[in-house]
Amino acid sequence: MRQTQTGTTATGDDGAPFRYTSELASRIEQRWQDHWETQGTFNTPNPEGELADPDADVPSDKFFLMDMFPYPSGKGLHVGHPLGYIATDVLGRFKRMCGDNVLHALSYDAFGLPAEQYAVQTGQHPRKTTEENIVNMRRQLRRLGLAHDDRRSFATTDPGYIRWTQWIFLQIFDSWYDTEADGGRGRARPIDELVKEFDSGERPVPGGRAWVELDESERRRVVDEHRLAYVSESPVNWCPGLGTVLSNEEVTAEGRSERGNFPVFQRNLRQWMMRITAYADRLVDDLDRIDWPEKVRTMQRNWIGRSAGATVRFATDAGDLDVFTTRPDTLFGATFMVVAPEHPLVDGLTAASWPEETNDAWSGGHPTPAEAVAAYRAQAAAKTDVERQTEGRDKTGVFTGSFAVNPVDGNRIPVFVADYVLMGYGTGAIMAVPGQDERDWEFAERFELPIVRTVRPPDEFDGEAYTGDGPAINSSNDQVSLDGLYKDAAIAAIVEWLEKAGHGTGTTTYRLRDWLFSRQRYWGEPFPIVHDETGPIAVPDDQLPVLLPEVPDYAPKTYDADDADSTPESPLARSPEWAEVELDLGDGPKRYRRDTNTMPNWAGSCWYHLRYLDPTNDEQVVDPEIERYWMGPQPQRRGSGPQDPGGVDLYIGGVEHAVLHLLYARFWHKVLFDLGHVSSDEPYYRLFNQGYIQAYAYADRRGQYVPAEQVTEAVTDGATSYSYEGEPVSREYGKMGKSLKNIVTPDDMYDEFGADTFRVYEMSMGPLDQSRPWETRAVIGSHRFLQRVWRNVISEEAGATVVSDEPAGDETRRILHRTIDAVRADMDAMRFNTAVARMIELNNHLTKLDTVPREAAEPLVLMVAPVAPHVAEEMWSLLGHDRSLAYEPFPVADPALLVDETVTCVVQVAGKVRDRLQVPPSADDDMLRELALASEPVQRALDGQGVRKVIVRAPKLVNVVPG
RNA sequence: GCCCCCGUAGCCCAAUAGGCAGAGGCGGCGGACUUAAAAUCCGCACAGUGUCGGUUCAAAUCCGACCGGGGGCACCA
Repeated sequence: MRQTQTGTTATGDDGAPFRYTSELASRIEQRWQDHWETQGTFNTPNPEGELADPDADVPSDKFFLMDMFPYPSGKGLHVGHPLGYIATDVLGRFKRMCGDNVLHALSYDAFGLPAEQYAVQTGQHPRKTTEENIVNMRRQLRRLGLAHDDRRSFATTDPGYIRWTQWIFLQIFDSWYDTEADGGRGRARPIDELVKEFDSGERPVPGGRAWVELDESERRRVVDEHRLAYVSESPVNWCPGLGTVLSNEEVTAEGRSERGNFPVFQRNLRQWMMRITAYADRLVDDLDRIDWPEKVRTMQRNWIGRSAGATVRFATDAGDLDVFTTRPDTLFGATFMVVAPEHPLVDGLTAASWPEETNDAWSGGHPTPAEAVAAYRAQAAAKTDVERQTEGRDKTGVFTGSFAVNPVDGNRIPVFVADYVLMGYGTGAIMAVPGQDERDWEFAERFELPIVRTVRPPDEFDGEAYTGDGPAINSSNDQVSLDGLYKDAAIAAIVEWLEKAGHGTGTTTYRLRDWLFSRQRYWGEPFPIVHDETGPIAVPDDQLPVLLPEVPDYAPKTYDADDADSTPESPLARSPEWAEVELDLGDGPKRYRRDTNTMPNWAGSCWYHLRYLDPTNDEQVVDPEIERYWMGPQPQRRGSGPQDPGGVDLYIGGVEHAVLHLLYARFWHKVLFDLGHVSSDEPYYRLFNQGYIQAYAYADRRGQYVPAEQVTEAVTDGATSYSYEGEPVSREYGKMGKSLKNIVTPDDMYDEFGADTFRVYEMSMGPLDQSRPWETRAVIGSHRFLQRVWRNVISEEAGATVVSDEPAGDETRRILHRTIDAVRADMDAMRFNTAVARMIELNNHLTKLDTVPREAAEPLVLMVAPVAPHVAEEMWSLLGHDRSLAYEPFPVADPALLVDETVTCVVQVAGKVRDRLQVPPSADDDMLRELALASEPVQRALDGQGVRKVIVRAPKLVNVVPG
């Protein structure tokens, strides 16, 4: 045994050689970790294929459990990181003991900016640093004792994985979205089928010409426009500080990059896009079929931003002006129109001179509309989107000098230019209905425009614009009357009229835009695409994966963060011998140019759930039989009904990926579902967001952070103060980080207490979905608990079991079974904090006994096992069992022992407790009423007052109401 | 500005379905053990549930307003 020098749990030389100290814990833990690994204890059988168990069928009950996988960051882990991994491990171990076939593994999201940036900092190849980081992270996590099937662990950077990421990309590239399929819901179909439909004439060729008349490159251009992955020249988010373009989801509301917080500019560039907008409806609708936190579903709904309404056409002298509105029922209240400063029709609308009606507010004091509009546009252009939003909401704008005709009543209404209308949403033009829209009301007041109410507000309404529902008023013409109709009926009526009269159509718009998929970075999956003079061509399947070239400099070309006019440059283009290839794609060897973009790091995380299922398959992305077993719909088991979309049984991770990873992954999965590669049409059936472990940090007078673990706390007159080396410091609450000098690592915890203690502590800190502060000094409580369990079962002197084989006493037995009952329910509901509390309670009871009966010790050990698996295995083994307890059935409570012989009945007078009675559980109302009224303390409390009423809730409560 | 979540002992947190405010842990205090300390063990104290009002026989729990903390959305037509 090693000698210890320091540590709060050091063992003295004087006896107790088998006390559960951090040293003993470490030895037990590492031994069991080796045992599990060599025995393959947590290897999970597949129903077939390479990972099937040839000697046994798979259990029909299965549980597929996933963590959001980590970036192998070079910074290492702090104690906050493993929280979710411990929780999933505890649940997985519990489910396994309940008989489920549990699939649980952990892989690494190893491409992407963090890995690359770390590599750039250290001046080494990203592959090298990434691999080193993975090794280190695996070591730190192995020491936690996670029950993972290591055969199923991979990194997104593995060539065997890249091969399938690229294959899925090509599936998307080789697909189009048939909006008419499946009764109008739409479905992705292979692009070949589109070509056949063009060829046969079944589907008209865009442009009106026949398919046979098109030459090869014309045909390719037509087809390319239908692909779900396509190249387009369009305004994109260019981030010079990162040297790459970004997707909308990676840009914050402030117009900066989510990673690195660099400025982002709109530039027209040729980039790869994914047609996620084709799936907008299904991505919204299917949120109702999955078990996700409402918060995340709301965030996705907001992001997709579906709104139903109508497009209405207004005639102007400059041509038709289309607007989108969600309230076509208020069309009779449209008293003016507004177009965005960037709207293409602005020039045409700008009149030669001011019409008679113009006042100073409308003209802004300019002599002509042209000058007024030019000045306003210049002013608007000088402002960034952020400034437009942050500079208050005072409505500004200017009259164009033109009028439009309201199609419902023929009224001439003025057209304004104003920046409160955004070019990027709807059509960039609105009909303004001040009576029913707050923004329009403000504008109307400012510019002295008429306001007509077309929805009758309630009598008590005293506000300005009324946006609620109510009967329509002032809304009729010769052909249609909405008057008296409420919103939904009025919308239906007016849309019908608009469509019949040719003035508009019912329309749905979305905020969601197509996903910008290419990046100009080195450390990502190359596109399996080559280009010729016409466009992109897929690299043949047998040539996958396309691996990264070695380049002289893999760092991205970055620019001054504010250099909006710079242009992205792909590091892969620096390797001409890689980028230029000769291939025979069917028409003889030809020279092609490889695509030099890389995929965003989201690509790898879009499908990793599938790789866990069938990690060694190099024939198929996943064996359909295996996918159906683990992820297929299972309405009976979940009780979720015929709408069950299938998917991972439980997926735990932070809420920060609510609209990035989780939206992208759903999209990819749906494409694979449409193409028939998977049987589930959602990837993650149940999602759970764990909270964060945060920490206090302390700063001295100069604002410098001081080492948090050396800060002392003093309470004087009820006020708490903190000091470091005698000097007062101030406390802040937030993240754990090196610069804040408040990092605590799992390794610190392993050394000081052992992994089991660390696990117990993290699980007992509070509910899993809540964020909470780390407190190292409180960890000792969890250590004491395990130490007491150990002492109840094992002799600290002899290291052998001390349990007795005598039957347990009645009280012990009742407490045991109540505990089992509660712990099972808590585990099932992931209330690990209360589960641990119940086990502590039971253990504290056992401590008071002269000897601990085996009848209680063994269930306790089994219940502790999911949370503290190593020490539980050790005790189980010392109790005389020669097999791991990993598959031992979780204890089941005997219902007979859950019923108490007597219960305490509380007797209240006017709601205040006055007496407690011991009664049989079967006591009825009459009996309890009599007992209560006969109670001496009750009579004293009544003090001669009469009894108005007696409320009895048998058998636990009687409330006597005096009066 | 709008929407969502959360406020319970000094601290982290419990409290089935409205029914005794306390399960568990940290810290504190007292004691045992020790030459002493640490560790360990035994015991004890501490809040009336952010504030105000309402519903109810009864409210931490339901309703309303406000205060404080966290998060999301933000001129989306």
